[in-house]
Amino acid sequence: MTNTGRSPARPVQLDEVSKAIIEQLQVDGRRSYADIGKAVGLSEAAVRQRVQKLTESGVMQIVAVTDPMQLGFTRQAMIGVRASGDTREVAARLAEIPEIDYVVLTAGSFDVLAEVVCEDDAQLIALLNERIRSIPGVQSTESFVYLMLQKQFYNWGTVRNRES
Amino acid sequence: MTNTGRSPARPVQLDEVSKAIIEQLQVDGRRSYADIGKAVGLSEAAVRQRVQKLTESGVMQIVAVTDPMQLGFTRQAMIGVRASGDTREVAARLAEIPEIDYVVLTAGSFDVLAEVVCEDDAQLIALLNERIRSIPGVQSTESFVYLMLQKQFYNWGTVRNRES
DNA sequence: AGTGAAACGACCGTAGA
DNA sequence: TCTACGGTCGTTTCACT
Repeated sequence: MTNTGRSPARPVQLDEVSKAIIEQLQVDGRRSYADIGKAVGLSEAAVRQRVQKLTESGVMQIVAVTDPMQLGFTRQAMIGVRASGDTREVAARLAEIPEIDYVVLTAGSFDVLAEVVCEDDAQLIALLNERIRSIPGVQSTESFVYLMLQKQFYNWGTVRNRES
Repeated sequence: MTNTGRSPARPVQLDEVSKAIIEQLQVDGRRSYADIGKAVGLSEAAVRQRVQKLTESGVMQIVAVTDPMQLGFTRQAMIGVRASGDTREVAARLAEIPEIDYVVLTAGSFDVLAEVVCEDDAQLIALLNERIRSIPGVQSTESFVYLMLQKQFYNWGTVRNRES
């Protein structure tokens, strides 16, 4: 459910062809293997094998991503959380909240960072007061409301249902 | 290149079937339209039409996402930036840095938040000193180094080549 | 790890409810 | 906006390099 246990140990070394395949799929995840093959100079079967390995090994995933703005979630913010006790517990509790789509434990003046996606200010305020500050161990929060998204690229963790 | 101009105006209202289709594609972006149709109770052509509309309207995108950890990017951090002058300029400069995959202008005690993905501490330190703090207008930065990612779900902005 | 060929299944356009 | 259907193209399997 959450994304503990991200294994690397030794990083995967990709050749230029695999990188090119990933770049193609970053533009269009449904592009046919045959088309990709033409672009990178490989047969369709070879592309398919590489894509399968990349996805099975967990290096890459092909998924649908949605635009919160277009779906009416007009208020986004990063919440810095200062917590006492086991910060992993606090992070786990934050991860249970559906309006929160990103939770990370950090070293620095915050213990946890969480990104919230809300429909309006009222929802954001209610979320902060009723469901975030009430979590045991949460000492204080600081909000950074998003004004304008400048750049976003997708790495990944758990890419799954966001039951809102 | 960057993601200015994200138009909503009026949010798209999705019915339950379209939501179900998106959920299917969030698990596997290459699932066949026929399979999705069986799961949501629609014909292959109907699913195809809906997916086309969702992608053309920009509500949804099907793309490949990669795991930075498995690719050897073991140091990630959120950088809070305090800036003077036009913070959009600073954000634009930050967005040009390939190791930075996320830039957002915020209201709060930071003017800009940027997420960096690095191979090691040395790269992170060099990045901060040589390329972030040297940007005109940057007054101070504060780093929150990631210890453990707890939850991550994909919304989207620009999903494009990350030339590293 | 790669290619090529044949069988199969998915995708696309169009017609019609 | 949906279903139905046929042509085309992509995918799969397998034998081979």
